[in-house]
Amino acid sequence: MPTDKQFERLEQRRKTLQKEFDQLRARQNEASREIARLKKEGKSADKLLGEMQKVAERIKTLKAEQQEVEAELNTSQLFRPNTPHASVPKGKSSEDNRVERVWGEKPKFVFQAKDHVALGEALGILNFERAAKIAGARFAVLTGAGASLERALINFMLDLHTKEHGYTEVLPPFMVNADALTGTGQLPKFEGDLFKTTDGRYLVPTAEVPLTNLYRREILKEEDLPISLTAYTPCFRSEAGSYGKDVKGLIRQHQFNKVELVKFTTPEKSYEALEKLTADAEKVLQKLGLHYRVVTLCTADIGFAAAKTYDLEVWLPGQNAYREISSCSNCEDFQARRAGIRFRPKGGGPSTRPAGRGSLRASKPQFVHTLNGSGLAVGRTLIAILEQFQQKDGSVSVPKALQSSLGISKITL
RNA sequence: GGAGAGGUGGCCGAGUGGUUGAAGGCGCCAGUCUUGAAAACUGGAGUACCCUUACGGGUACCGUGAGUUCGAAUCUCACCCUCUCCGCCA
Repeated sequence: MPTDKQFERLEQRRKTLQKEFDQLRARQNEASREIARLKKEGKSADKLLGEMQKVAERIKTLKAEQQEVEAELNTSQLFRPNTPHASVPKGKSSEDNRVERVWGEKPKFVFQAKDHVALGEALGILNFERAAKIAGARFAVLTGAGASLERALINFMLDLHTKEHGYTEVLPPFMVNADALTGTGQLPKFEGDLFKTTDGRYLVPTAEVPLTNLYRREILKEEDLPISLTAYTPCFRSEAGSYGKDVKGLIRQHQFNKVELVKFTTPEKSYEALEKLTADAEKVLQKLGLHYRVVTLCTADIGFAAAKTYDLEVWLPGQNAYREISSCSNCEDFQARRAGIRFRPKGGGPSTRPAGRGSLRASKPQFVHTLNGSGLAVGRTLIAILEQFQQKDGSVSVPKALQSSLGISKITL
């Protein structure tokens, strides 16, 4: 990967090449007109033609060089991670993440708390062996109340975000092309984390990819911002390199359900929007009555595309630990640059050229800021419900918010 | 899977290898007129990069990429996408 200095040098080289290229093309365009004129007048253009042949050759080599430099510049850009925001704590590991707040309390059990695997298997709503039989490791089968609960959670989250938080529901394709994944930052660096189809497409690792890329190569109107979208999709991850990590249970699967939140804002409003988006995700946990905490990821733990990330960590009694259930990030213009998502500032924005007589010039397009967050990871929400709401007899009480849609108040044998 | 048609500016739509960034229409913006509005008229209006303090100038872009040519929206090839018909299918 090139250093800043190498990058500078490449950029300088690109400019030099373009300067010569542009000059020669100007000369060529001029000569072309001249040749056309001479021919029309019935005069010979042989001399010019001869000269231009050489110019054409030079232009060809220049173009090739230019493309080479641009390709180099381009890839070096694509592998460069986002720069963390000033408020992001510096750190060496997830130990250095900063706890922002805690909601609710750890449930106290007068009995030995079980984990969701024991609970779910005993209740007959979770099965990993049969999943392995039909798909392999890191898959699960939900049955009966387990399947209904998963479905109820999806609906609950979507309803909350659309009806109370103002998001527009989207149902995107579950497969995307390489351009989309490059736009959000999964490609080219993290190809190994993805499932690729035989025709060169990829299964979505998160709805962030199709949602954010909805406006790829578009110039939006400032009046239309902010845009808030939510979508349910399954998410597919190869989990390469996570061998031996979270091998048991629903925590880490090749396929899981998630309701995602995505926002497009102006640069001025994006940090405000991050707080709001995070609060929207938290609201799901609050309504369900699940104890959790919010942490700010430190520089060591933050993702490739994010400038700042809040993780929501739900309490899992079965693991005696807080585990990530949502990750809410402001990517600033990182993804917008890659995906070419811009907006045209209304009125007083900086203009390309001065206003002509009697008419206002449109202001120059700027990159939007993009945000995304889980609202929430459905499978992990199900884990939290099983573990936090387990009863001594092995049954699980259903959160009030889900009782009417699920039609039961308790999951029993 | 088979057969065919097509991809041009915000939209519709013309386009002969040579002032075509691209006719015309619609829409849009500003102005004139009007008490106001409409109509009419006049003017403006794409994106990116490079040079310039600025004024301004240059280059590229007609689905994408390559080729032919002094010169390509226009010719050739490959790919992508859209549409129609047939077959198959939830």
